[in-house]
Amino acid sequence: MAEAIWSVGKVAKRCGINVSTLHFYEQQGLIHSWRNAGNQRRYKPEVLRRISVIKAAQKVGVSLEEIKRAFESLPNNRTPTVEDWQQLSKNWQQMLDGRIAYLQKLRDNLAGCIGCGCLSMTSCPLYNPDDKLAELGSGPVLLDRAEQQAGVDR
Amino acid sequence: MAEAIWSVGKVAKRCGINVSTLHFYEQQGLIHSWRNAGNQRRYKPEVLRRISVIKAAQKVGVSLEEIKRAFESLPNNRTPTVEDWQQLSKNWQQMLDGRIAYLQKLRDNLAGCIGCGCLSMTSCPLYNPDDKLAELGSGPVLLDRAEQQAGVDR
DNA sequence: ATAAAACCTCAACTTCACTTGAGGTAAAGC
DNA sequence: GCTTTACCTCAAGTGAAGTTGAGGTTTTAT
Repeated sequence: MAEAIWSVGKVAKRCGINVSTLHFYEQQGLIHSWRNAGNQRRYKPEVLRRISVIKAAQKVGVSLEEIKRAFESLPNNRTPTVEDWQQLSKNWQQMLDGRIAYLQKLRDNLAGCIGCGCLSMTSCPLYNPDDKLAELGSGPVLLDRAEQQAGVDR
Repeated sequence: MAEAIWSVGKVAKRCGINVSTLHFYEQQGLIHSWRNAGNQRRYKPEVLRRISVIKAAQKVGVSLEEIKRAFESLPNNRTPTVEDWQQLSKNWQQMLDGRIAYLQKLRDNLAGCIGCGCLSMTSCPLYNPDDKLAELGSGPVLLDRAEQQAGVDR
């Protein structure tokens, strides 16, 4: 059966990250721990889910700052419930949909623009930042902003 | 008609970046210029395409180092031809396809995993980095590597 | 009981991708 | 012709996301 209490080393090994990274994440307020009698960190299994989410988010270009804000919707006085994580998941999906749409447009643009060889300064959308590429928004989208843009009901 | 020779300021304004960024990119070997009689930088219109590609690549999490390597397939003794850009574009599309697939799996995973509320340490793919999520590769994919993985013919 | 492994703090260092500033030259506009 | 704007170099600074190291304590294994 899965243990109910974890040490830094165990968490680090399980997640494939350094102990120092766990210290760093804690210092940044992304994860939480309590201390045992000998001042060593102890974690609830919940921390593994948080770290999984952090790593997944980073892969799609979300900053720790934004992840932290997303986590602020989670309760810090009690262990997050299924509903808590579902709400976070829902917000994330909107963001991911946006990112996917961006990449698809970018891919098509490359095919149709670089690939076409037009190299026309006046009509090529790659040359003109206010055209197709620009209207997709500027890169890694804030969770909050993605939410706002989609007009999410709370 | 479009000008054939550009100054730093014009390029910067056109691309929506700082002059200092152009200096930096040049220092990093991402773009090239020649100097006029008064030692000021002059650019071919080609530089706009390079910068567009740099910005697009960064949005999807590609580092300058990787972009530089991708650019190394472009000729530096002559202005890149349509074919040169097409080759680069082809490599990119493979990379983008990979990124898109990653995001789609991540989205579905969030729906089916965080959303489901299973919170099971032993069966949840989010908790187990060697499962579904991990097999997607580790984040921003090298252009070269994306190529290799896809078994691109040269 | 003791040695090895794991943990602690705190400060400093690293890499990436730029930005800022000082001190000076060149080009453009009136 | 002069002044404003644009440009030059070089060095140092910034912020994000950690990593490394020193010096010391706690836990675990034998």
